[in-house]
Amino acid sequence: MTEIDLLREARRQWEAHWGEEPAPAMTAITTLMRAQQILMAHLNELLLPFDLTFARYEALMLLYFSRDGALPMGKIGERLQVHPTSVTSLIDRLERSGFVDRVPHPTDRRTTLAELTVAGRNAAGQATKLLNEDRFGLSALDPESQEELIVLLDRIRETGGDLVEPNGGAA
Amino acid sequence: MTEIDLLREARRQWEAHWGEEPAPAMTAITTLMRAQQILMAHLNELLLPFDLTFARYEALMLLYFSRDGALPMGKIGERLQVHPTSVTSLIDRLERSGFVDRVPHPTDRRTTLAELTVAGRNAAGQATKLLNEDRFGLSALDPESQEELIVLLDRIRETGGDLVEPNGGAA
DNA sequence: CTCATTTCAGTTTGACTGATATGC
DNA sequence: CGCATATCAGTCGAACTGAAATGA
Repeated sequence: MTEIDLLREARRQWEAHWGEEPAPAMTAITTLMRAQQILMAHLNELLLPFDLTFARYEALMLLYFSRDGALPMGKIGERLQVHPTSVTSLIDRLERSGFVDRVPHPTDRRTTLAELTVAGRNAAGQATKLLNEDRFGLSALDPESQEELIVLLDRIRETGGDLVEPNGGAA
Repeated sequence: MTEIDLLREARRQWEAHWGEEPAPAMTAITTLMRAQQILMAHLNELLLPFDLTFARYEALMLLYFSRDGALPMGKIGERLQVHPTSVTSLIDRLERSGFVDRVPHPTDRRTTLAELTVAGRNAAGQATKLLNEDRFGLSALDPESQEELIVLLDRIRETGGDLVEPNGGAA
């Protein structure tokens, strides 16, 4: 019973009240917010049976891809670009699910490692299989469109200093 | 001192461990999340001097565009697609800033209207002027690219049932 | 000593559930 | 009566700040 597209409706309001100029940008922003929200909700729903959220899934896969299935807390924060205290609660939660253990670093006694358990490795594999079957919620976009989307979004990321210059950035 | 693009790095990991298939989708997702995060942070920073967040700015503009500068709480929730209790706290916050008043509905005594104050109307205008000068944080994208982005993101929104069929949807 | 690493305590914000008061 | 509207109380997760404990 969705009657009309609320974002198109809003765009018409912007054009009527503020002219053509800001409407595309404002529409792009609200569309981006909404798409992110829908996609995130979809992925979280898929991951629910595994007792995972997408954020925890990302951390799990980071460990999954690491050489020893273990990484220092700080390293996880760097890679995922999240605050140290967020890593603590993220790993707390994964530990509670039995997917990781905290183990001391062999040489540096300051740092603690988050180490994948067998259950964690299994969950990572099964969750990825499920997400892949669902094409990660992006079945509406063929791979080529996904690449186009990445290119466009990368330009926004550039604004935030997330990217080096494509050609010869400051090393 | 950003050394490399962490998302490209992650993509290589996906390709190395899971093959070509999931990598574009997973990259598109993380790029979407990150772009949203950067954009939101940027806009919130711009709006900080006005004691606004982007969410509150959206609500403010909704009232700004309405005929009488006033809307029922429920209507605001519908348009913004947020939960009723979120509207309560959103309007609480705008009221605290002096940008809206709660006034009783003239005929339906169940509903309360959020009504723009003079200060609210001024803030809406000035904030929009500022955002517009900043091209809403999207100066990295020309208007044409913004339209392309909207088209791609709309396909994701479709998945969430956010859109009617472009051609003759169920009326 | 400084600096790095992690955790803790507490704040803020958003999105939710369930219950409630009020009035159509 | 059933239903709509808004609010309240409480939960949960994420993201932060400031401070602390430990150790390189």
